[in-house]
Amino acid sequence: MKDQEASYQAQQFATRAGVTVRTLHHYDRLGLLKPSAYTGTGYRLYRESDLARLQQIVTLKYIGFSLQEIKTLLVQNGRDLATALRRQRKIINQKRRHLGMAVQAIEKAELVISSGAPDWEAFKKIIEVINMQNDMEWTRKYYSESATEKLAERATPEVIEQGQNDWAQLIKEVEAAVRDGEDPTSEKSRSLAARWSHLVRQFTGGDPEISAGLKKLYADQSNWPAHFQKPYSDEVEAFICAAAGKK
Amino acid sequence: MKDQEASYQAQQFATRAGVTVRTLHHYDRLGLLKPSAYTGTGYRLYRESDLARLQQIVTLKYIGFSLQEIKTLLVQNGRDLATALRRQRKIINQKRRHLGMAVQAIEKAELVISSGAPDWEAFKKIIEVINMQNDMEWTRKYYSESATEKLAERATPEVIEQGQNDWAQLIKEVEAAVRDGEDPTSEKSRSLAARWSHLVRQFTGGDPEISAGLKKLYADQSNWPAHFQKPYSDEVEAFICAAAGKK
DNA sequence: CTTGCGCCTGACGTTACGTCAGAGTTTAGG
DNA sequence: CCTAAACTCTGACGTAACGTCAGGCGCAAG
Repeated sequence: MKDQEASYQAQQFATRAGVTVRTLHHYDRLGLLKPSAYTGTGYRLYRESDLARLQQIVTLKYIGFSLQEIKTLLVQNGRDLATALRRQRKIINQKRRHLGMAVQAIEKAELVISSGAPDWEAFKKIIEVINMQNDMEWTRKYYSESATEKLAERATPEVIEQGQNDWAQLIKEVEAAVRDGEDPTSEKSRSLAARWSHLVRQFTGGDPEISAGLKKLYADQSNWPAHFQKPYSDEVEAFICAAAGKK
Repeated sequence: MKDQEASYQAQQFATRAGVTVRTLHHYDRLGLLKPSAYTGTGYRLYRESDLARLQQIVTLKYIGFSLQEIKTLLVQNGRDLATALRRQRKIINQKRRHLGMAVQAIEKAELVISSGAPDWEAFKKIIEVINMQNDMEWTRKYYSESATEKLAERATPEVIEQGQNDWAQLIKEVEAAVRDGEDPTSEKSRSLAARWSHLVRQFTGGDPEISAGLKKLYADQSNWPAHFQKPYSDEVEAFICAAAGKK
């Protein structure tokens, strides 16, 4: 007639699972984890089976699921688990990339500050570089969903920086050519144009969806936020168009 | 007599900076960014100087500072910026490691699920592995602050997994020795004990603070949460103590 | 004068609990 | 049997950084 499975009350149970009593209350109210019994006076009583469930919850939380998601996952007993995991992995990787870029930004800032220019002005330059990375965000509205995904997967901090350097270098050369009055039909000009389109292809990765998004993005220049400036002048653009033989 | 600096009202200004009007309201109320003027009817009017400040705010937010932190940073005009940046970098790296472990956990889970065992039970094993990583968290209360930092810096997912494998391997061998009734004073036993202390040193990295924390941790076994089980049996522990010549 | 767009100020919603506040319960000790 | 310590309960408000209404003006064009 006596319970043969031991039962624990709140504090004990919480400690065993590495959470707080308040957390248990919370999960109880959410219907995420109901104790297997209450005493007549309203005390919660938990047992081993509850511990298993709580550990599942903790684990899923660790993976980054919200309590809501966990609830539905547990209800359907892991039927769509694979799908959910894939989705979650992508989200986390996205966040990781973001943090990676943030760290890079901080390191650059630290470099500038330490190297003798500890003033705010020096820091402002970095702001611009960082914002260029940030701009990845708002440009997203021009890309289809799958294009955004593909872009995000390739956009590691290193790749971004490399791309920025390549572009900066090429643009500098083109500007020089423009200043020198270089003929857009010359050999050299065509070489520059070739490199230009090479960089564009490198960005799109040959993906048609990304190309389409990029085209939409550039067609809508009038709506760009002001702080995002086309990294090259109109003259440069005209020169490249001419050299590439486009109207 | 007329303003020569253009001023923008909310929507325009927000778009230029890549934020929403609501965000401007929010910053205004927080005193983080007051518009440089209001019209008689209460409309906010922003100017270029405001844009600069807003961009600073956005940048600092990108780096992960809270609005409160940003406010004080801007007030003291970047005097403690270097310190703040260093702190922030550490915090972010911590988060990155966490996310890295989460991704590893997910990948393992996906592997188990995809490899023919799409049931919940298989998933439970992974829970334990993950929780071992999670336990890094609660053990922290035994370590000094600087020890925690040092540990965190070295605790990449790869290192953790390698360590777990090494320990599992060694413990298996010791268990076999115990079963075979191996003499704790034999050559083989001493070799096992040597490997044991080698792994311990590998964990502490020779750091005295970490050693101290570890000692405290093991001295307090009675207060461990139940789900964290010593990975080896009492017999194994006794055997190793004997082989190492300790009481 | 009305229409439509833009602006304003509250005020509540979100996430996963932390932190009191006020009140009852259980238990060991005197 | 009484009491103090230790534990438990249920609200209810706080947090971070805005999003999202809702209700009410302001302003330029037709």
